[in-house]
Amino acid sequence: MSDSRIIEPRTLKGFRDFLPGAMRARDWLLETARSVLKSYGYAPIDTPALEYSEILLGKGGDESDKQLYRFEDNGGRDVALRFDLTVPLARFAAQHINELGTPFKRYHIGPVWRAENTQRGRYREFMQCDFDFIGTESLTADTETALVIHDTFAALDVGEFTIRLNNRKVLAGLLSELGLGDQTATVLRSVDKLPKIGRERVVEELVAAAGASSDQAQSLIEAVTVTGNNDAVLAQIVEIGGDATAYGVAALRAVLDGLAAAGVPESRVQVDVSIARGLDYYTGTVYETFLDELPAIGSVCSGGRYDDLASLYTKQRLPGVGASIGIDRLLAALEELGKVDLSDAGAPILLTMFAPDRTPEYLGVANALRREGLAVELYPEPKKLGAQLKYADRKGHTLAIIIGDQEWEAGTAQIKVMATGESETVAHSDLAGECARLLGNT
RNA sequence: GUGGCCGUAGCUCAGUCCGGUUAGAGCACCUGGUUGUGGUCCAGGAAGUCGCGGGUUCAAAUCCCGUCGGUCACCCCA
Repeated sequence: MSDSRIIEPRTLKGFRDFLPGAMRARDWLLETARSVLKSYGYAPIDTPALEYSEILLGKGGDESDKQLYRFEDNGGRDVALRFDLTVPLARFAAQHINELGTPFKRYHIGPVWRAENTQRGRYREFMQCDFDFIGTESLTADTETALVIHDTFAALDVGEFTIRLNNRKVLAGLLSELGLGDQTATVLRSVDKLPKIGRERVVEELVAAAGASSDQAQSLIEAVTVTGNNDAVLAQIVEIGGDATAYGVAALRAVLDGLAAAGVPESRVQVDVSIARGLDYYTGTVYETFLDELPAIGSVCSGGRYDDLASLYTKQRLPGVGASIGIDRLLAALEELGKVDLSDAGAPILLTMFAPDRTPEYLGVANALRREGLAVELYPEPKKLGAQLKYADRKGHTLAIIIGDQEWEAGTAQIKVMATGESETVAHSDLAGECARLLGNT
């Protein structure tokens, strides 16, 4: 093939390659989330990337239909790539809930696809980590959902973060009290923009789009922007919204009490009545999570309670509560905050190769160390020692082991600590123990 | 989907407005100085279809159109 026929290597808009550094960061993030979820008893599941289009269509409104990657497969079936993990869960639950039993809590980590325009931290293929607790209306599940969010972000060491809590019923109560009940969706969409465009423009939008009077709009904004600690906020809501908000307020209070009892610092949880969420299907508690150091990137974990997940696919009623960690958005945030080490960090030990005809023996030494639980990389060819050490340096190996003819004859090995440049010589029988000791110390 | 800005070596960028000798720099990379010891230093080297395609011109990285990719805003959302 001539040079002119080389195909330009490229990836689709919004689709990305993951180099080792980014992949390690993602693995670490997912491992952390997984271990928290397991500690709460969430079970792992997976579903196909591709579903019949009818399963996915019309579930998130017109917008998500437009964002579907949809096509006809080779068998003439109308299929589409999943755009979230919630709709597949609904289908999954309708199909299998009888064998699983309720209540059922599962987590699901996998890629989803949306054919929308890209932006920083927003891609067309991205990873979600969803966890849901279905088949129970108990507020304990709402509380545990918030606890999982809290424990995960605490374990991730992302600096301070705030879980913003609301309850759709509080909003609904306020709206009906103010006579805006029939405009719920429009109103919520405007209210959701509060932090972005400010109260003046939200008021304008409410008047223009939702047909609210200026007074109604002002009262609403006042109600959703009450400040103070959580108790004060709830008290003021009751004052403004009256009985209409009583249930929602009580639910929020129950969740807050549960979180406090579990030892969650109050500074990390904030009732925020302006959190409405884009999706319409939430009916109770709503969660959004922001990194205090990087609020602009948006919510890195969102979710809420829904009355009925799977009514489209089964007659069995399945209420539930769950949330979704935006893995890629979180990774973008962590990278921006300098909290992920993108450098290579593979096996801590590099075994250099020196004497050309001893390859089998090098392989033997490497494997003996691995059997002792040590991660070892064997340099694949007897290149100049300097080059091998340079490689060890660049790849971040902690120790380099050097065994040349002299060492083979003496039955010893030289261990070099890369950070200090110091080295020591030990017998082969002591090699694993000494490496372990040195790694423990560094 | 709509609009603004951007796209030059692996990376960060200069050069583009006012077209004109072999398109530059820093970092990274490779080789040697050091035939068994990395990070520093010195010397040398390799590396660019100027995103891609078309047009204008004697001449295009530079001007025009289209397209792909990135980014920001709207929208929506993780």
